[in-house]
Amino acid sequence: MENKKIKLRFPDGQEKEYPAGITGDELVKEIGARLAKEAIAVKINDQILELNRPITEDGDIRFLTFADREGREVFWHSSAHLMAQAIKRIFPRAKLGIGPPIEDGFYYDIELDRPITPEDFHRIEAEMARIVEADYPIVRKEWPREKAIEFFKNHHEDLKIELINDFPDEEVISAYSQGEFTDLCRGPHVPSTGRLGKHFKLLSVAGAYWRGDEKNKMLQRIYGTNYPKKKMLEEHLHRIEEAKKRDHRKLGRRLDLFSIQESIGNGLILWHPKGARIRRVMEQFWIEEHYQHGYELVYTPHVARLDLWERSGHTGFYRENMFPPMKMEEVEYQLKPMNCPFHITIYKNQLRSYRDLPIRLAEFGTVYRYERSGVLHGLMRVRGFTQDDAHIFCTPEQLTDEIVQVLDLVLYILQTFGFHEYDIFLSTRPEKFVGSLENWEAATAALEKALEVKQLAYTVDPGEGVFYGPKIDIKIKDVLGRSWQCSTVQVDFNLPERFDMEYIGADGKRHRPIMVHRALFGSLERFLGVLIEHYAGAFPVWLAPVQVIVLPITDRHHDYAQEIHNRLRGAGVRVELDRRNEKVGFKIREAEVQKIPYMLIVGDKEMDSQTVSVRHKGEGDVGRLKVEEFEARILHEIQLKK
RNA sequence: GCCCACGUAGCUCAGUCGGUAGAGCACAUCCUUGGUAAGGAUGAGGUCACCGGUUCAAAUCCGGUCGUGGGCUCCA
Repeated sequence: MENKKIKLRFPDGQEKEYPAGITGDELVKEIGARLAKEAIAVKINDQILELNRPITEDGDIRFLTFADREGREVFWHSSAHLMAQAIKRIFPRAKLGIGPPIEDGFYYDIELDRPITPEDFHRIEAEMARIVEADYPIVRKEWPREKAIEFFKNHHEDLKIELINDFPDEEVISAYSQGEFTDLCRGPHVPSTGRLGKHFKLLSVAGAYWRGDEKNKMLQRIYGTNYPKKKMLEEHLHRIEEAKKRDHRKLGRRLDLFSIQESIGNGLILWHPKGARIRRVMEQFWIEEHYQHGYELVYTPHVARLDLWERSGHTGFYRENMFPPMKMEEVEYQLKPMNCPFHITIYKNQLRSYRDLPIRLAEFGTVYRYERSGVLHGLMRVRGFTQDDAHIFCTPEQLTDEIVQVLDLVLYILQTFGFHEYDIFLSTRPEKFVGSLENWEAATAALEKALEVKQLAYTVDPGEGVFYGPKIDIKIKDVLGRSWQCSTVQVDFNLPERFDMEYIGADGKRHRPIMVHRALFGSLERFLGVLIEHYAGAFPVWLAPVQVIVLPITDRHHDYAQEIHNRLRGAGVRVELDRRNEKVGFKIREAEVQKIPYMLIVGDKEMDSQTVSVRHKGEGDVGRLKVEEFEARILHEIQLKK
């Protein structure tokens, strides 16, 4: 073994020979001090190893740092252990669940007879700092199952034993020790606790079901994060602050866009005039585009007889999401959770020919769904919301092309609203499904084909489709890089079947159409919520609820200000006039706080020259313009949807 | 629904050990007519979320209900 050599290939293509059993640490030190300092783990072929583990095989080698996603995962995973060790020191009774890395940090689930509160965080953090200071080596152990079980039994780690018992027989059981602390873990980890540095912070504590199952007991999940550099931690905390500042619930109140009130009911939205303005602009734009793209708009009621929902299958598979039915004159009615049965019924109202297809029916359909109280969240998750819903009924041959057209429309609309980055998912057949395998395959192929035609990169989400068909979900990314599920395109061959939908084909025979459900905004409530956070409430001119505010300097300028106001309003601009008895500085401040894009200041000079002094939000004074010049300028911006 | 925390004026928040409430902003009235992010004075505004309990006495302690927040599960 000692004389054996291994051949390693580095990312730059260089190959070198080393004695077998050399550790990552030894190797990286040869490469350079800087990389040695930053290295977190080493990746050989597809396996990630600790830096102190001997390397025994040939292959591609790469050192992982915090810049690599996998490197961060190791770093945060070790940080979770660090926190667990500190918690065990302070609360020896605590039992450990699992503690994985997540998107930007880590958590650990623990069972403890006393709630952990944010006040405990400082104590835990201080203990973590001591453990880092001690720089314990992190040592991997591989144990036979019995030994592992015995060890965790002795340490009263019942949850760990439960995990071990569920491991497949052939699984190698490994544990990692640092100082007095040992945790069941697959690894890998950083070589010692000192490598984790001191730029960590515990962020929050929340309940979480053991193994994610609500039938199990609830554990306490403590979230934290850790960065190799102080500046990175600060940036992360700053991002959290920034997100708080953009919170649509706060901005919604401050800008008087909407409210949710106890007296109305939770999860139900009141759109105030300014929020309604934005929503109306969205709707008008959407309606125009849909007529342009061959859709027909319809209106359908908010309730329907329960029978309809029985036929559609909703009372079976969707009941737990529906409001309870109500009875009137011996007939039961149901508040609608979806719009599809109505659109189908319109389709079925006459015999359709293949020549009529595709038929595209669209509607702002307001639906009501029962959501458990704990999941409600501002505009993002509500009980009554309006979908920009449409159903396309087409022949199998038309399917791909219809989906391509939907994708075109989705991307165009999202881009218009300022979203240029997306994550696209193709969700395939779930375990519980209806319909034939051929149908599923054909539908999935049509979705794939459409994505190929559009050259869109996507991720397959296996088994995440709806029970009636596969779907494409488009998640938009906002300015802070957070992603939001809005648009969805779903193929459905279940409902056409259930409703016995037909069209007469060229062969004179009856055929079954395919149905596509699609929503671009998804829900107007959620989309507007995302929009508020994306723009931090400072909407572009075309969307701003108030586009212009006229600010007269004294009373004697009121008539002139009124004239400008009337003129702009006549031209279709959303304009307000601030006639209050306040200094102009005060009025400007208020307009800035309200995030109004344009302020027109009018005093003697403007009155004499028939001009306005234009101040743009954020930019400050941009000089004087003739009234007609300003009007042309803002109308142009609105037209360009800027 | 579950775990934890929270609920005081329209908004943001003080309120110590249990002794029936306070600020700033907003609002109203008056003064001020001021040129690019807060002029001044005065005033009004509260069943301390709701229901019950303990107590001579509850915003404060206890229980329940409703709501909100952070999560879990689920989702547009």
